[in-house]
Amino acid sequence: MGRSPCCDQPHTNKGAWTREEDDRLVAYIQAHGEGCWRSLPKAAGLLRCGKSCRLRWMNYLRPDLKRGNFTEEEDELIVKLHALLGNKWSVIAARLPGRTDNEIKNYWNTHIKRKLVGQGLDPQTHRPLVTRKDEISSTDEGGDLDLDLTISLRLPAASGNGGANWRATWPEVATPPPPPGPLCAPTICFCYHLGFRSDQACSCQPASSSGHFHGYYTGSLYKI
DNA sequence: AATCGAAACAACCGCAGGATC
DNA sequence: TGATCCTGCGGTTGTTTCGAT
Repeated sequence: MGRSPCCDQPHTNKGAWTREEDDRLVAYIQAHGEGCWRSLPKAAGLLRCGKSCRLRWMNYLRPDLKRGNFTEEEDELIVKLHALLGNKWSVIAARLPGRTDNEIKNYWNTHIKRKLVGQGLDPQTHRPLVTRKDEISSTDEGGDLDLDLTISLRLPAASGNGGANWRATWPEVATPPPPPGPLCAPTICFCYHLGFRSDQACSCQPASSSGHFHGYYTGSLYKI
């Protein structure tokens, strides 16, 4: 594409931000708002690339950031969301007010990962860690347990079902293809599993007389 | 007090994808 | 329609802090 790397400009500062740079960035954004990161450094009188300014603002200077240790509830929520979404840190961060994707990613790598390993769980798959020996004996016995967590997204119904704002809430979610067929397995409400009350995050309902449930997560409909 | 290793955190880099021309 | 611009994301690295020795 021939894009010019924004951070290779001469006379561009790198590394830790100074107090003065922070002040300049905050003052500029308070006066003009976020947006157009490319031109912001020059306009704000900063010798930084736009990318660096954005990162600094998003991860450190934003006034709505919650500093300090993660609570036990946040900890559990991150684990559950990671089990569902994988390394989608920005999506996970969107569910934790005041936390940034970078912060959660760091926290995951330094704390939670180790914690899960300590509990005998694979931090990527959230399945129990198995030794080579276990794996072989399990296969030999034909005990092929597949615990793959597969999530498919479906558009909520045109009205009701709590899905009216799903696009606004989950803009990063692409419009899923139409479902291949009727639900084929009993499903559970994932929101409930995450600890949300129904009025907080979902309005799950039985999808059909078959008793299957669609899980709404803040408006998005999951077949679980 | 000095040194070293581990942990924690901030920042950078490369890439993908949407927007625009 | 393709080229380019710009933003945002996830992985990774560099630096700082902290505790043990």
